[in-house]
Amino acid sequence: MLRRPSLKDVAREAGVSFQTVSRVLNGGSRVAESTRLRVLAVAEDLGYRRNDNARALVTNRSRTVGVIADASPRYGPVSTLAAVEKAARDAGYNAIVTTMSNPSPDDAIRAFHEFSKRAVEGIVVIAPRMPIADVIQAVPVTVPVVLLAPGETSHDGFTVFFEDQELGARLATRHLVELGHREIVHLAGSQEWLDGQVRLRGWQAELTAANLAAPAVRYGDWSGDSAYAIGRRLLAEGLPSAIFVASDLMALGFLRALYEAGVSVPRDISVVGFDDNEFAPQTFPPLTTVRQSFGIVGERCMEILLGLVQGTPVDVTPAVPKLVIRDSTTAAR
Amino acid sequence: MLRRPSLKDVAREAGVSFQTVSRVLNGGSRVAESTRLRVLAVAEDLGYRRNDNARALVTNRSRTVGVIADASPRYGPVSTLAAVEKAARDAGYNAIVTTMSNPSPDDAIRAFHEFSKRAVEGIVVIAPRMPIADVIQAVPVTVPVVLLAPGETSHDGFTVFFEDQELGARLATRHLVELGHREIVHLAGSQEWLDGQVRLRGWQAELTAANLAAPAVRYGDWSGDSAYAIGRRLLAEGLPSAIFVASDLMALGFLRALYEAGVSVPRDISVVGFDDNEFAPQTFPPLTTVRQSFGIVGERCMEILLGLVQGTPVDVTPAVPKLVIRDSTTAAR
DNA sequence: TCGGCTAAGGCGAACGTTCACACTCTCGAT
DNA sequence: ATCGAGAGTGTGAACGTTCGCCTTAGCCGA
Repeated sequence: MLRRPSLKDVAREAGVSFQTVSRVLNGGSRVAESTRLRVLAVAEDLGYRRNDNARALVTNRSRTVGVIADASPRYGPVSTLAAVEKAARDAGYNAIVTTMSNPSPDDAIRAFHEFSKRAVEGIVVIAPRMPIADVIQAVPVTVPVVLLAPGETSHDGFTVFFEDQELGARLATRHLVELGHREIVHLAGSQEWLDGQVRLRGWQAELTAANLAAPAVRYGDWSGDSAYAIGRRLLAEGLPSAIFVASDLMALGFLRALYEAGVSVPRDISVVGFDDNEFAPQTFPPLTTVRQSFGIVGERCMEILLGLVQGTPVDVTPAVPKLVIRDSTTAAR
Repeated sequence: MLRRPSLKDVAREAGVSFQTVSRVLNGGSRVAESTRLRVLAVAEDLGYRRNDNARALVTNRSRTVGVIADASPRYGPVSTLAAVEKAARDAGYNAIVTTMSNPSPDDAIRAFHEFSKRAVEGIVVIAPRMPIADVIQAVPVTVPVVLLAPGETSHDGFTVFFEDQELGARLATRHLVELGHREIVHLAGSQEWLDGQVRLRGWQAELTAANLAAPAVRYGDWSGDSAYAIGRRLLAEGLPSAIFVASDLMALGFLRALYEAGVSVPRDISVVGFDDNEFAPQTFPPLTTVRQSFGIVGERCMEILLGLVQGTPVDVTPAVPKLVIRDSTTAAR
């Protein structure tokens, strides 16, 4: 295996010392223009590329961030991941990504250790599930950590940032209230996920604000099948006039139960989802839902992290989701 | 900022040379048990963690792979990414991930350069879109590259591996043929994506094998809306008895057009999708579709890459997708 | 003539590892 | 007693950078 050219190789070829090459390639301070050009030409010619590992060793700055993502293929987390990576790249950082298939403390600790060995300068945790905050607290970590976890609060060890899903849930519920619905059921997501808890809370809060009683919560587990089953049960028990479902996928499963029974949406019942998945406009009828701005979340997340790295003040006010009104909701009869 | 403890710190604390510490932490060959334990205790105590960058520098092995992923949030690529990362991790590698929002040559070259600076030992490119192979060929690259791109062929510079989506398309089509359908339309995905081309090809091939004429292809762009529009057109022109849609999302859009028109599936028309997205079981009726085994693809992809790194022979026969029969297909009248 | 300034570039050390050796014991065998 | 083997441990160099400091040459002014 051929060794890649190093500074010294370039230096030899250009007839200068390797420090001069370093100078040319970095700041370029105090180098004769002719030398500069020659060095650059040689570097280009040899296909020289800096060894970032060596650089990290001596500068003690790896220009690397670690990202821990939930391996669940749910739409939201995945989009966030892509956005975070892009933001990191734009800031001149590389992202080392690792996934947690189930959010076990061990997995998280393993990830932190690995990142530590790579000398990352900061860590982003995309952790929509339960008790990640406690875990992080348990690992002594020496770099800034940004936790993307709805409803958590910042601690000494880490900064929390999130999209205001509680607000999202309130927007969804408010929309139904404003359409005149009085009985608004919530089909909740798994309460092991923070998203699930927060969306439930938002629904409750908005009902309270509207002086409406909260019907019994139906608990699903994010799966379409769980929502389908609940749909069947509700059909048997009698449908409410409106329902706020904690995710689009669950909404779809719920709709399936309705189709089967010949119930018409939104004539017989109004349905609101959450996520604005790619398929939400394609359901029948197209689904009214809540859109999170993952791109913005990713960007701001990196902004916050780099702010922490550089010690500049950061703004962690939550990102704001938006209600997307399509055809699955209508005024109460 | 406090420096992290190094081998030397541990050595000093344990009263041995840093060399001995290194031995303990690596192979552990020929170290007195008492020393071993003492060193381990001290290391644990100090929270020592190896600096992988320094290690990479001297061993010339970074234990790092680079992954280039298409930033499109399509289900398939995303699942593949997660699987690749997990396989890399299991093999003791870290994954540096970067995404390409649009598969421009510049983006790819940038990614290769960045990886080169990080001294990755291998690169995985998850590139379902068009001409990535040419791009890679243009960049002089010194490490093994595995290209996850259906229908490409291996070159000097890189090894191609993929799931046999053409076979998948044939399975889907064959299923319809076996149900007695004679007029099987294909609603194709964007032909700028290799997946789109390959699925189209599989449909054609199977029709030919069955001695059936191929009706005019309808071209969509992966979006549900494009499929919806095509659905409306087909409704106007007269529906075929069966249709093979190039993706589940498009199938959903197509179904929407049918619902609107009051057409019943599968009674009036059989529909097969592709991908087995998470929502496929939740459509109404649940969608017959083709499932790709992303997990296996990811694993084998890493296997191949590491095989190339270590110079052991690799098996690149394509992974095999599976037909998942649900309720959107039935025998021809 | 000399001192001093500046621009250009070289020298050596350091970062935290691993690797190839070399050294020092303690045995048991000769 | 001497030798050799092997277990246990230390030494020095190297990896490719950056950084602080030093050297050299050229120039200007006194």
